[in-house]
Parts: sequence; structure tokens; C-alpha cells
Amino acid sequence: MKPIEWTVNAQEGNARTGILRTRRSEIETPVFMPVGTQATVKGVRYEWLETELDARIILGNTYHLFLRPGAEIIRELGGLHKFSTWSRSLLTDSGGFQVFSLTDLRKLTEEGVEFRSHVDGSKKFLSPEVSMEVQAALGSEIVMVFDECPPGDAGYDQTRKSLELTARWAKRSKERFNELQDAGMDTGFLEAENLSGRQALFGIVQGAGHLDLRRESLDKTVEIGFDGYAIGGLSVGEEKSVMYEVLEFLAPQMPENAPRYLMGVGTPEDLIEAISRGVDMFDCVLPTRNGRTGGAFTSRGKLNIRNAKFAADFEPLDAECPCSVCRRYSKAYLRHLYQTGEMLAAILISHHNLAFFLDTMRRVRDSIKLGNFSRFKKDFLEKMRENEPAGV
RNA sequence: UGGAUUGUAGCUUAAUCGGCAAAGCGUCGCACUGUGGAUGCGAAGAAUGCGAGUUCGAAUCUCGUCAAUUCAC
Repeated sequence: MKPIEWTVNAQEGNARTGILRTRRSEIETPVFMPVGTQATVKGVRYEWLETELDARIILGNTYHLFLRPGAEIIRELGGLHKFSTWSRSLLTDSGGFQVFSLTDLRKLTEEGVEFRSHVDGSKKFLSPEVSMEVQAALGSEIVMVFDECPPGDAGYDQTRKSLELTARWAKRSKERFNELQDAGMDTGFLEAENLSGRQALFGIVQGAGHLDLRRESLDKTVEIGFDGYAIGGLSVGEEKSVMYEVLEFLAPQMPENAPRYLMGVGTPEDLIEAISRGVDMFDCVLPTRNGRTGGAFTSRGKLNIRNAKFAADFEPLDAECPCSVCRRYSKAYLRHLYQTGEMLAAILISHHNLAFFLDTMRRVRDSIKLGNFSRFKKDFLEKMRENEPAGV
């Protein structure tokens, strides 16, 4: 038996909709996974994620939870589900990306990465083995291999070296992962019908903007064999056209019978574009990060609640949004909260943004089922641009 | 009523011997893509309380005036 089950229900072009079953929840795809780095989706209570927002899976983060409170504490407390009270699915990032994006001092070797904690400056070490051990302690449904993520504009030779290292690390990740599963070290083990009850492991394809290297990385990753396949190393500084080009080339070549996960992406437009190229899963900090700093995503594009023009605007963030924030609060009130430094501003805008992202995914899935996704895409993107400044 | 001290951007303060009036906060706007309640970038904003004088040149020196603070009566 497999740890996850993946069924495609409908397809239109490369876009597909299906159901991903894990030991803890049914997840309709395409899916957007809110990011809950430190055992919390910042500013959003689990109650909301479970009810109105109806998120079926969220992210947790090996790097951050490894540093605080530490894997052993979470293991003692029974794993991340029990610790946080989130009982639906979790996907944990491996820490590979964070070691490169969050720390200044680090030493990369074949063995792993030595780095200084951004929390207290102490010396730490992460490797494929350590990452798998931490993720087993966290007990997530989907574990990510420990990878190296080079800059988006990395040159050919650097990218090749990096993806080769990532492939060797992927192999080691899988070996240690299997040992831990066999040893019962996964705190999240759960009996489920037709499933093994174990964690699933996803591989990550690297290769920056070089298509032949993407292909090479894909081959190496598929050869090792994983429950799902992720596309890493996009939206890390490269041109947007590069991302779409890589997706156009890569996604359709990825195994059809496994979910495809585009890591760290993106804007609503990015999600639609990626889905039309065959991607099934996404995560991104934008809805909650921008929400905290006054940025709202709406069906008519982005808006910044700090703008003076909203001071007396009694309309909701998005007149078409059915979320509880838009049903109740005005832009004028949200702006007031933001300008006065009230934490509720960040909470409410984050909530709306997640509602908008998750609702957009629902509408995408419905349109694929009905066979009118391409029409939906065109209308959606046109509408998003309505309020964008001219010439963009 | 008299004396002392102080008046510089919305606020708090800089500006060597008299030599291009700056900064922080706030305001206004932009950025943010496997998290960053962070941060970065950009803009607007001043007859240096007001009026004279000295000087090539005054926020700075002199006189007057107004205001605030404070002490004395």
C-alpha cells in the first residue's frame, strides 16, 4: 500500500483536477497550501483554516522548527499535529531552501550544510539524514527531500553541480526516510483505508532556467522514485518569463500519475499559468506576508490598504469576495487598523487573502471539471489586470 | 512688572570660526513568491517665529518684536 493516493478526475489541456488522499485528509487539486512555517499560519487561527477557509493541507518548516522548539521537544509532545492541534494534512519543507535564503554563514559540503542559526548565532548542521529525522519527528503527511536551491540566475556549471548534489542528497534522503519509517519513528503514523499510514516523500527537480538541466534533474529524480515530484528553484530572482518557460517544458514531462508541486509560487496569476501547464500543488507566503504589510489580493488585482485613497472607502476589499472579512469590514476600517498599528489589520487581510487564494483554486477545479478552464483563465487574468497601472 | 532661557519640516533634534539647512519618526507611494509582524527603495514636506541691522555671505552676530518655559516680585 502507498502512503498517498492520487486520482485525476478531469483534464483540460495540461490542466488537471483530482483528489489527493493522505492518511489525514482528502485534498482536491489543484491545491494551494497556506504556509505555516513555525507551526502556525501567521495571523490565522486553525479554527478558520478548518471552517470558512477549509484548507486541507498546510506547510510546516523543518528549518524553523529544528531551531525552535527543536525536533526532540516536538517528538516528546507527540508530533506537529498534536503539538499544534492541526489534524488535517501537513507538508514539511526540508530546510534546504531556508539554509540558503535565511543564513549568511554556511559551509556546504557533500555531507550537508553547516550554518549559523538566524535565531541565536549558534552553529547547526543539516543534512539529508538530519532533515528526514526532523520531519519524522514532526510527523507530516508529505516529507520533502533535502535539496540545494541555487540562485535563479545561476550559471550553467553551477546549476549542474547543484542539481547533481541535489540528486545525491535525494537518494540519501530516501534511504534514511525508509529506515525511519521501518523503525516507526514517524510520529504521525495513522491507519487509513487503502493507505499504508506512513509518510509520503516528494523529490525536487532543480536546474534553474536551463531546460536541458531541468530534464536531467527530472530523470535523476524519477529514477530514484518518489510519491510526488516538486519543481524547485523558481521565483528565486529569475525573470517571470523564465519560470513560465521552464514550467511549459518541464511539467508535462513529469510523471502523470503523481502530483506535481511547484514550490513557493506564487501570485494568483502565477497559479493559473502554472495550472494550465500541468501543476497540481502550490504553496506561497504571499497571501499572509503581504497581508501582514497591508497588501490585499482581489479579483481586480492587488491593492495596498495603506493608500490614502481608501481613507473614506466604505466598500470591502473585494466586492465579489464571499469571505467573512469582506462581508463585514470596509477598506476604510482596515486602513485605519493598519495605520494605527493594530494587529487586527494583518489578521483580517491575511484571512481575506487566503480566502481569495483558496476560493480561486475551487473555481479553477470547477472550471476544469466543466471543461471551461481556458475560458476561466482568460476572464480571470483580464479582470485581474483591470486595476493595474497602465503600461504594466 | 522685571530677569533668564528657548524658538529650525507634522513631531523630536542636527548643522565646526558666519560658508550649499540635514537626520530619525510620521505622512505619501513602490517592492516582497519552499515566511520576513521584517526589510529595502523612492517622494513630498522649511522664507530657520516675525521685522530690521552688520556682512561678499546670517539658523548662527546685533537690535526690536511676538510666543513658550522658568525664576523673582
